[in-house]
Amino acid sequence: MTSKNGHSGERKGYHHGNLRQALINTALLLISEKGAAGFTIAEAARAAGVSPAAPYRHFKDRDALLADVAEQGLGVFAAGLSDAWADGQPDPRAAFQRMGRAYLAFAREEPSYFAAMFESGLSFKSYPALQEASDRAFAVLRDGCEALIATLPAGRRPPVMMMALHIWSLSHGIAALFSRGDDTRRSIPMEPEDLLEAAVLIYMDGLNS
Amino acid sequence: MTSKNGHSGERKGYHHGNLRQALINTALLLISEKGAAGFTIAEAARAAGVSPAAPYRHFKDRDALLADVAEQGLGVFAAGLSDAWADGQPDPRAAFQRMGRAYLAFAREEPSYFAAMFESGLSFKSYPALQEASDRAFAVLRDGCEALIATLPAGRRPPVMMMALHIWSLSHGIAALFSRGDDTRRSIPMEPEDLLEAAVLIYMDGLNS
DNA sequence: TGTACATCAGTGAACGCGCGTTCACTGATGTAC
DNA sequence: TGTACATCAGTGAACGCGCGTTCACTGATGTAC
Repeated sequence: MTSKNGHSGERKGYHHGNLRQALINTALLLISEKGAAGFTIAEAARAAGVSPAAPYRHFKDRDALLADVAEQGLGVFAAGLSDAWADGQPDPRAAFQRMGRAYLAFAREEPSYFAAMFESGLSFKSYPALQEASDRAFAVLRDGCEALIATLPAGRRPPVMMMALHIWSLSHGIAALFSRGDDTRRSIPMEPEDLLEAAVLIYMDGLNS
Repeated sequence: MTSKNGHSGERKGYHHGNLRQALINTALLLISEKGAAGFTIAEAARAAGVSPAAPYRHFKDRDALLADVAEQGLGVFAAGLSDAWADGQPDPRAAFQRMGRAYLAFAREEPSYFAAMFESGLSFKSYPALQEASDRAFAVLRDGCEALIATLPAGRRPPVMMMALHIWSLSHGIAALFSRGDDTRRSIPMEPEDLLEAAVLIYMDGLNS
């Protein structure tokens, strides 16, 4: 688990200093150990070295904490995609491929975030901030598609939204089925990255034909 | 929830008659009401009108029950795909499209099965029967791809495994993100079925170019 | 610079609750003869 | 056809446990003057 701050476990005194983030980090650990289902506020509090009542200063309930984990995960995810895209340098196709790899890398390296974001059963209606964070991540992918489409001959440009949803679905399917970094990954006789790259190449050829 | 047998709730006397299946049906209901996380053996027993100890005659623990739900779901899923494929009649392309729609329909109409199968965190290592059931479902899709590939000109035939994994990933991504029949579905400005069909057409064009 | 005060972010004890699981048991069913 | 017996599939009471949540509280921190 990557540590986002320097004091996950330490206590300085009566006040924790950064309990909110420490609880989120602890939740990630617990999720990676026993799945999103087997995570409780009480255990998170214990692991953070704090009384069972303390988390309620920061989160309304278990789902609210989980939603914050998911929201933060979506932020990390969007940043990862954005870094990989790197403004489309040196050229949109190379950058686009990097972004695809970043999607799969996220599922592999941050399975707890991934589960909280996509498989925890939190609804967008109850947590609108999740919807917004999800939209921001999608926008990165969408912008990449837009730049890539601009390189196509004028008569062969698909609607941006359609292409973005296609690429998202494809990446997400591969990530969720074959690239996730936990025990529920299905094994296949090739690298997920190669599988995705081949699919995108074929898809782009299809647009061009 | 579709009722697979005629006596989900009824009791005939001291012996239930079909408690095993009744518990599975109850689990599906509970999952659809509160997500895969919020399902307990005790509540399933209560809903089935049976003492809390009774389920232990049929299932080792909660995960074993959930694994049976997932396994049965994979069977229903495979049958749905197989029915839609219908031996490739009247022609492979039409049949293949039906199969894609069947994938999305399953996610929409059986969200509890879907969650148990793909998002419950059960590992294939612990439940090898799940792996086998999953393989059987995949084989249906794979056979469809094989028949479709046979209609392509000799020089343009992709490896079956690769194409099957591409189609699976694409279908699964769309199903999981946009077609699932619960609150965690993301809304998009088009029908998931149309999105999938367009993607497959573009992909097939890409193979042919 | 010091002091009073408000606010923040914890404590720790307590509670009710439902879950998982075990136990000796018992009613119902099937079968050998 | 009847009877004895084995087995199956339930009961229901009990237990220990950990969770969620509340409560009055208190130590630490920030700020107005």
